[in-house]
Amino acid sequence: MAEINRAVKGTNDILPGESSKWQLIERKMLETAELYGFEEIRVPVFEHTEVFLRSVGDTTDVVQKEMYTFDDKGGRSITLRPEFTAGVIRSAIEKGLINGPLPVKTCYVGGCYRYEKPQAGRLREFHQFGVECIGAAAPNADAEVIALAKQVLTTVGVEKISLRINSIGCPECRKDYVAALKAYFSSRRDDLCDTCKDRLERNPMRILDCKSPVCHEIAAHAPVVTDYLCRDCRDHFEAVQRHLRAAGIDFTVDPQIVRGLDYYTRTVFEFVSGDIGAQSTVCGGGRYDGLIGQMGGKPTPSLGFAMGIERLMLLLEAQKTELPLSAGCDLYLAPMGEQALTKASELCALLRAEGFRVQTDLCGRGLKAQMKFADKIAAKYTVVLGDNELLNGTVNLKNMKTGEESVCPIDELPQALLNALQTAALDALTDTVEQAGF
RNA sequence: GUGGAUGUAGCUUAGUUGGUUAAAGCGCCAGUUUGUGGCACUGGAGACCGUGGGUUCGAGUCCCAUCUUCCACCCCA
Repeated sequence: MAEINRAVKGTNDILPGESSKWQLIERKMLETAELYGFEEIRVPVFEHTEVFLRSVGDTTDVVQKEMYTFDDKGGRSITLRPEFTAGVIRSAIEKGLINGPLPVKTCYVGGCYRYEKPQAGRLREFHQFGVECIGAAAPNADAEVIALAKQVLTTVGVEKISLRINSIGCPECRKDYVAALKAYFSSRRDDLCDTCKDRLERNPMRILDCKSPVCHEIAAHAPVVTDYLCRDCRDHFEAVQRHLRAAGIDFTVDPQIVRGLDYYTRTVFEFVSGDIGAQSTVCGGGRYDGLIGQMGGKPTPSLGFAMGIERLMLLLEAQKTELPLSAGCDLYLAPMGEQALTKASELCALLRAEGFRVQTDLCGRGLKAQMKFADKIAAKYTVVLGDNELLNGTVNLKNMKTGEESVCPIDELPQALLNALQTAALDALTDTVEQAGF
């Protein structure tokens, strides 16, 4: 197929039939975040490349080989955001949010861009929902952010998901741990895979994450981070767990979790599902106490998480969670003839101004075809508008589910439609109540 | 970036050892006497068989390349 009508590799269209699902889910996410006091922030899709180098870390895979970077016409090096935290923090520093009342609680939804090889649950343009809690050092902040992630997942309809947490310590205690790790892995250096030999020098903690069976086996017996935490970090981690239990949140401590972005400190966590293939992490996050200082702001302990919306959709699909398919239509107006068509325009304008979802014929179809169409778009009611109706000044309001029709004067159509919709909604409600066996 | 699989109408697929105008179901459009959908019946539109080369008298069918999608590695949401 010609390039002109082919989407770019790794990108996806969200079509009219499915966009309502996205709207619903995004709305629920934002509403849930609101319960915890998080307010939406909207940051640019692109930033100066430096923003990501300094935050995500220039040794990470994300910046080393996955960024969409280009020079703009002014010679600036620009990068499409591979994640949100960097941009949100840049904004918080630049706009002085970190100088205002803390914590700043903010959340976001939008597209991210990474040049990766596409796979199930991994796209080049993908969407994230996430939150940042800026300027909160206390351990109950960690628990609150995790609780929010969990609540978002459940309100959106996720049934089976597990939470794993870990602490990777502060720069101080991590020094000791990394030294111990290096010593351990060096002793088994020859058995490690090639990439892990590399990692041994640059970032030995990542070896813990390696999926190769041999490395995995070696890592299983490696020194455990949590044994190397300093007093403060250990107290913090224990307090986080205490608060999670108090909030009734199940979790397992997994010392193997290491996040791939450099800015994390202390608490890291992920929500993982076994039902969506290899890309199983639906939500990941943690604390980044050093990041704001690193980016030139006043040192401000903070944390957050990000959720992959496509992966969430995959999960809901795997669970067969039902979501609304389309916007819906309250009334379909079927005009016959020129005069009726004009009258239909008048009525549509009137009804839509009242807030009804109204559609009419735009294709010049015959009556039968119009009724078929009304059925296809699942219109709740239809009204035929022909010479008779124009003459009498009355129409038949037809309930498409029951087939019942009721006469009403054209002038009273808005009121009649409102009544009909209300009784229909009430009937539907009693039906479900009866089915539920009450 | 590495490995494996895939690619025929909008969708799901059939297409025998390469042989004349590439099938079907669903969907779409239009009809089946008077102005009414869901069922049934009839008809119609719609595919340069992913793309580009090659082998051959002849290729959807064989070979090569390339792209896409999918699966795993890797990485991460």
